[in-house]
Amino acid sequence: MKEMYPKKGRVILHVDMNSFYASVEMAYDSSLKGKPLAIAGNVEERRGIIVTCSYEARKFGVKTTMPLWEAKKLCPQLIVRTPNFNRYRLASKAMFEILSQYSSLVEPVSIDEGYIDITDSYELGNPIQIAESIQKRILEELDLPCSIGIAPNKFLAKMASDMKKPLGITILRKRDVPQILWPLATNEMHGVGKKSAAKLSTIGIQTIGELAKGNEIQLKKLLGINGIRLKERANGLDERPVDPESVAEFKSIGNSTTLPKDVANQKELFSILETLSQTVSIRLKRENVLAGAIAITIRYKNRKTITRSKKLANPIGLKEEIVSYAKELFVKNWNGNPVRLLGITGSDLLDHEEAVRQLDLFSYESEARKEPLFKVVSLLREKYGKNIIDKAGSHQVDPNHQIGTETSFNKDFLRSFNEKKKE
DNA sequence: TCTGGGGTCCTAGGACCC
DNA sequence: TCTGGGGTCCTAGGACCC
Repeated sequence: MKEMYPKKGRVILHVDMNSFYASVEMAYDSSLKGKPLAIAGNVEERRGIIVTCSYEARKFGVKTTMPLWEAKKLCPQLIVRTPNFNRYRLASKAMFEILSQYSSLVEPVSIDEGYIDITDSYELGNPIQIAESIQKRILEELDLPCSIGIAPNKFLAKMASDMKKPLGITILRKRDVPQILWPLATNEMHGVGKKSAAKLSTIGIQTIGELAKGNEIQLKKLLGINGIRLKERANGLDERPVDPESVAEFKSIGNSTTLPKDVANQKELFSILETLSQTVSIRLKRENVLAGAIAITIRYKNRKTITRSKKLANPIGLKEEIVSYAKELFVKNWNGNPVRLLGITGSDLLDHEEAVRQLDLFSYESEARKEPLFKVVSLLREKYGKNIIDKAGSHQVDPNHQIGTETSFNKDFLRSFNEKKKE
């Protein structure tokens, strides 16, 4: 397996858009340029937080995830806008379109960053020239700044793109790792958060250099398989290929909401579950998938959060189906205390056509053999609602369904993008 | 007066089967 | 009368990232 991927000589770029949402807003409205700008959800609610902010705002100490009221205290003249996800998706699409002109190996990681393998793109120039060209085009054509890391693998490219912002281009060679990466604290590493950094420090590891020389048995005990991986990365090793298909499909689709104030009234909570189910149903349909499992999330006043899930005998997608399982899980597991957040997630996603085929198999071959047909029908109706029979009989999906829900990521685009690549 | 919403991946324990 | 070892599936929770 390993031999399939080149062991050396790869050239990987990591392109990272700088304060993406804020930059897009500035591109749309140039009067915002040079000003402290923040993008925040729930602007009128007390629970709004900063999603992104401009570099001018950062000078005041404003940071991502900071509560809005705190940001305003630090920077009273802060301009606050709500997110326009359609704009961001469009800008993202345009950005990846540009990247795809430099290599067929483009792996989007999120709405605003991606990897490109330019090993075979030498006819377009050397790696620095290619990076400069990409950065220039994104800036001139889209009015958006980005930082680019150049390295022999994904991990180093990611670390490199982070080093100069905004509008930086940074090369990180393997031989530079001891000098550049090793002095940094472990939590500066992609993949090491607060918890892992704290655990590492209990065995005397504070820096990436110390991690690079760490004892593998100790690391494995402390962080599991991830401990071994992190040590490899700390040594500048990372064989993962740039995979254009890696994010083509969702593994789960969910919707959650923090309530404006805590709610202990079951009726009210039920109506929120209705809304969440509706959103999840619409998004499942948009992706043309059904959920084989449903989970709910309940966060209480004290931020204690539980998730409860259930595998389903047959995949579902309709709002009514989702809401009934969600309510069932909710009444079974709610302790009656005030609720701060509610969420519903569909997982074990199955392609719709595939799901229908399996349902056919189930109803005709398995059940029908055992039971008189009329009983099967009523059994299925009882279990899944009266629509189930129609659904099993026809393979219809509404192709005109248009959705404007605000997922942070444009998988539709990625799919068409990848299909185009194959041609 | 605190801490959103969208995800992915990994781990661990229990049930169950052979 | 007490009891191995492996494997898979399901569920819950945690860590991390953008």
